Amino acid sequence: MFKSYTIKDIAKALGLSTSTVSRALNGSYEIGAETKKLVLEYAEKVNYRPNPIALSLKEQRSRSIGVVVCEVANNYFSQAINGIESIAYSSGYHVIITQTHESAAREAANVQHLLSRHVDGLLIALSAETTDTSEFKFLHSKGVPIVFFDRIAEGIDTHRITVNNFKAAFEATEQLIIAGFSKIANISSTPNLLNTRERFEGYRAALQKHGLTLLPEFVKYCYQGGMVVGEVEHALQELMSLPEKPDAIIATNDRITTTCLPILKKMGFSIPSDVALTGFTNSEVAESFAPPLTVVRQPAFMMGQLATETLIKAIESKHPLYESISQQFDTQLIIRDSSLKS
Amino acid sequence: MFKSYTIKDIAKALGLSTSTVSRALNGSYEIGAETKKLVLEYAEKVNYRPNPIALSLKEQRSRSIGVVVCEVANNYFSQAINGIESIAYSSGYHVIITQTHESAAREAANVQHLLSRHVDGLLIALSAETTDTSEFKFLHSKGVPIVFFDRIAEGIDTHRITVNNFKAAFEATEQLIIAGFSKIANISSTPNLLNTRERFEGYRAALQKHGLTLLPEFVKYCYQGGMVVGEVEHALQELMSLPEKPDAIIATNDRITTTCLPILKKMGFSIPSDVALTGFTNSEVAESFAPPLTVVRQPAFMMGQLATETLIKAIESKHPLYESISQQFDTQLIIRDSSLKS
DNA sequence: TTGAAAGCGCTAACAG
DNA sequence: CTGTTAGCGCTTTCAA
Repeated sequence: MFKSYTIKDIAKALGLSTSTVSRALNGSYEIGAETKKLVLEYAEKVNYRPNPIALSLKEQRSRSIGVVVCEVANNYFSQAINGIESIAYSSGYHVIITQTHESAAREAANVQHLLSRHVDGLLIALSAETTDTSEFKFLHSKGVPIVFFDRIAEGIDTHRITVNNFKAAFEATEQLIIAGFSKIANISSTPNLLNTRERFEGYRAALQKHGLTLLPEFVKYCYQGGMVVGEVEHALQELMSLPEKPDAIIATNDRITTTCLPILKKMGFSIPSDVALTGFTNSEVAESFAPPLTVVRQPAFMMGQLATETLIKAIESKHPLYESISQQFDTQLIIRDSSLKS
Repeated sequence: MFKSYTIKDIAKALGLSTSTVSRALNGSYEIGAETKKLVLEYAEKVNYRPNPIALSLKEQRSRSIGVVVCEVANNYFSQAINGIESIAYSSGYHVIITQTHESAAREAANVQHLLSRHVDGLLIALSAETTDTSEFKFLHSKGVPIVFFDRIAEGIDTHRITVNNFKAAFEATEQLIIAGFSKIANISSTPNLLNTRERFEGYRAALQKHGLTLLPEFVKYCYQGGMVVGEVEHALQELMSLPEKPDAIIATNDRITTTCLPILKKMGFSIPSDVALTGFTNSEVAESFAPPLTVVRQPAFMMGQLATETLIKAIESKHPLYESISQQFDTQLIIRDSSLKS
């Protein structure tokens, strides 16, 4: 298919050597102005594009970055990828996206795949199933540039882009309390993930500040991060068949939040009169829900951008960046009817 | 960073030539069982991975496919990408995703970028702004494998994966009519896109079948595909300030549909009593809307899968596939409150 | 200022 | 059965 011009073609056409053409194209100083102009004009004419594969082989870099997320079809991640793509593109990098579907095995395979593709760096949000991060530790120690975002690998001193999860959950929980709810349940992704635990701590702290006791039966985990609807359904069933039902629920991840609402309604509860609901989600349409949903929104696009900037900086610095960059964004709590006493 | 083992390393370590190692690794028949075992074991031990960049250079193919869509953060496309990724991954291809943000210039740049990256084929859903498809025609004539999905380039005999847009819009419109609405407006993406026009024709045909006249002032286009909220807002404002307002609206693309609902509510209209709403969207949460939204849903995941299978088949067939494959899926009309007389 | 040659990792035609 | 060699496209010493 579609053979493009090579340096050799140009050299032949112009009766020069490939090295001369190469130098002309790269604006080397050791080149005659005459020759240079000749080459550039011809290259322009035939629409010459250097072969990035050959360049990669030569330079031992691929100008591509690998992205590992659970799913693209997720409000948070699709927005983050949008940010990643915007920066990568304008910096001349390609983005190779892989999905784990929350499987640790798939994650490991993806990382291997990307590495074997010689990506120059990795942008990772851990899968829900991941507990063993030794491979990442190993790669990091070998100097592979890695930036974690949203879902961080603990115990590794890498760059990390996150939000203030504690504060986010604290504020959301406190808002429920202030609105008059006192029996607040927490439904989360797996506690494997640091962000789940941090959000849980925020929840706990808000209860404590307001003198509410944390009931263990009010804390539910979805070990597959809400990818499987049945998991969320099960958690909600348990919660809502308690002798002492919660009067409010806080859901701490995107997928879980958007599935909680229809399930609760299907179970016959009305929101917020039977049970209030607040959730972490980047859904653009939470306002259109019945009832309009109170959400914790993360600056996904900016997080994707910053993660990528950080990664590219790490890739392009000749000397590995020994100090890791950690950047924490604030979230936005958007209060709507679902978390207000009706 | 992270130097991996090469064939040369293995050859040196084992005192063989690189070609012998290569043959052993590739299971060539002309190789001693002894040597082969030796090489394979050693390769296994040091976790040898062939360098795909070198392979690409050699084979003149990159084992990657380029995807061009308007935005990842779009229900339909993120689901389609999910399907694309699933097939590509299991066939050993990488997926490089680019976004046009509905700009024709950006689209052209992306295609160039992907081509210069020597992707083996292209999966494309046109941008809303695209009118000139001569570049695609050119590429196609040069034998570049291309599959269009959802948003097709007309006048090029390429593979295309679509839905039956006419039927989808016809059914959705007819449902509104049967439900008792008679002043039905149509709000679409740009008529540049074939699918917009086909959906419009379905709308028109349904009106005609039921003896309703099509009012030109009831047909609105969003030339940026609904990416800009103001555009949708403007269309709705014009529609709803007509002396004779529509009593129902059909929105024929994902982005437009999900923005119509909050805008209409903000304008003070209640749905469906003031105006009914039906829309094309793959949103997972349309059921949770207030009111639950009637939608036309496309089999996005399957479309992504089939588009990718088709593309890979085209890439891997030695002789170009002269007959183009066109596959048309049916959509699903999910009727909810938003399109029923209250 | 330009050219020849080597090398990035790999495969394959050609010898032996 | 195995080794030598050339070449994919490009950059970069080293010579001239």
